Amino acid sequence: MKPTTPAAEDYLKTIYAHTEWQPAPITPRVLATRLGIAPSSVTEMVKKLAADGFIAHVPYGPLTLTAAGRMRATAVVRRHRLIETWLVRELGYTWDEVHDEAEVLEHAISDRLLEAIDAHLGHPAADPHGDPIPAADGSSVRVPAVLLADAAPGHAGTVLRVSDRDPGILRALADAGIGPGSRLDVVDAHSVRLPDGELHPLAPDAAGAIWLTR
Amino acid sequence: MKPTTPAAEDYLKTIYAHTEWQPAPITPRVLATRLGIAPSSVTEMVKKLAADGFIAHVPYGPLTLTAAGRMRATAVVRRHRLIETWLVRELGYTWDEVHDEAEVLEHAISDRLLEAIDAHLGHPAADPHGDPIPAADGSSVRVPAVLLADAAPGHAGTVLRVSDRDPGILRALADAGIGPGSRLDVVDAHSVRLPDGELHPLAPDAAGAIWLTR
DNA sequence: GGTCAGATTGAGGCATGCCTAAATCGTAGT
DNA sequence: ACTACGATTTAGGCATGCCTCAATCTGACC
Ligand SMILES: [Mn+2]
Ligand SMILES: [Mn+2]
Ligand SMILES: [Mn+2]
Ligand SMILES: [Mn+2]
Repeated sequence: MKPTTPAAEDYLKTIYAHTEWQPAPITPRVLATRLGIAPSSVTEMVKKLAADGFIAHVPYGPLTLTAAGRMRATAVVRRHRLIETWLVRELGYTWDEVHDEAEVLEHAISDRLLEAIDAHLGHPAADPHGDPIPAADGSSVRVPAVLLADAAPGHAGTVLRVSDRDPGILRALADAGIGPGSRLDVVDAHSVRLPDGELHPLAPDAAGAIWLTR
Repeated sequence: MKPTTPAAEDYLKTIYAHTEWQPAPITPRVLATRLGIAPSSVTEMVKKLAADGFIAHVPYGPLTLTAAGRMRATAVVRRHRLIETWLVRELGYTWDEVHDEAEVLEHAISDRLLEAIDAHLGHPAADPHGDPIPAADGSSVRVPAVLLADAAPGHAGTVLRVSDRDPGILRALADAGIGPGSRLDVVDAHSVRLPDGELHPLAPDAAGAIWLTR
């Protein structure tokens, strides 16, 4: 297929990420907001990406990835998450510090280096935030998950993933010892009970960032 | 100072590299050839770099770095060489495979990641080709060296560095077991004797890529 | 069915960094 | 001193990727 620029890769990745945990397709408006650019810039790039066969788009409609676009997107996501994992496991980064670095490096490393890092890390299945790392063929394991904010009071589960969007939330959770693998009992939408019996209050933002096993 | 783009960093690095082992300043023509671009493109970028205080240039004259330009250049060289060292020591790259990857990553990693890699590697003094890695303050240790092609017959020395410009030469030398630290007796401009007494012929290109202790 | 607010698209611009082709400069050789 | 010839610069263009502002579309509501 056509080669992709760093800018195009960020569009494809963001479109993909939007449907990774929620089903509804993304609109140009939301994509522009996520990328921090003007809606008209999205219109332009969408035209190119549609012409290149990476996205399907009817004017004034939502944006969906084609099979080729999904392949490119998962390739970028794979890079991003392997880089994050590498930074945390090998270089002393914490899980709230890795995102910006990965955002740049995901466009810079070669396939060769990507696979060398993957092998070096022992082919990890998930990144530091619990997000699954797609395989080289684009396949990805999806575990059914509930957002903590949507979980019924009394729900007991294991933290599967924490959204990496807000570093402040990540730091607060790390301080409380909460991360992927932690057991939690949901008391209500803004507090949880930890295995040691301690009641832990959650900011509304945090409850909207934590995904639990069903 | 002014921020620098990847393109500008490559200009500064290439100007710096030209005077690292030879004294004469670089001309626009040579810079264009090294960068693989048209001479007129150099004229334009030179204007910007001079306006930003990174290079000194009188029209129709050669190009020299200012103190600020030298600082930027050594910072990029430091990145490049630390990345090469990391690829070889940690990820199984050979010394002929690292250049292109480093050429891209040198513009992508943060200062934070750079210093983490440096610490992880134990603050190496030289890259896999024997090129000195400048310190974070821009200082660099320069060891007096002679190009093998210029060495007098009978000269005995240790390989200090091998130019990384031609991967073919690097592979051939690696096959012969020659690298930084190897002892060599210069027989003439195109053959050397190894410590085991074996006579080894050298392509003229190779003799122009190997630098020995004086 | 009409209105209108918000979403989307279009038009025109700007910065970066490259190009080719056409001046212009500087100097080495006569 | 002149004259080439190569090196350098200028002029004019192009692609990418963003912007602002204006036009157009869509769907929800009355
Ligand atoms: Mn990115
Ligand atoms: Mn992540
Ligand atoms: Mn480079
Ligand atoms: Mn090197």
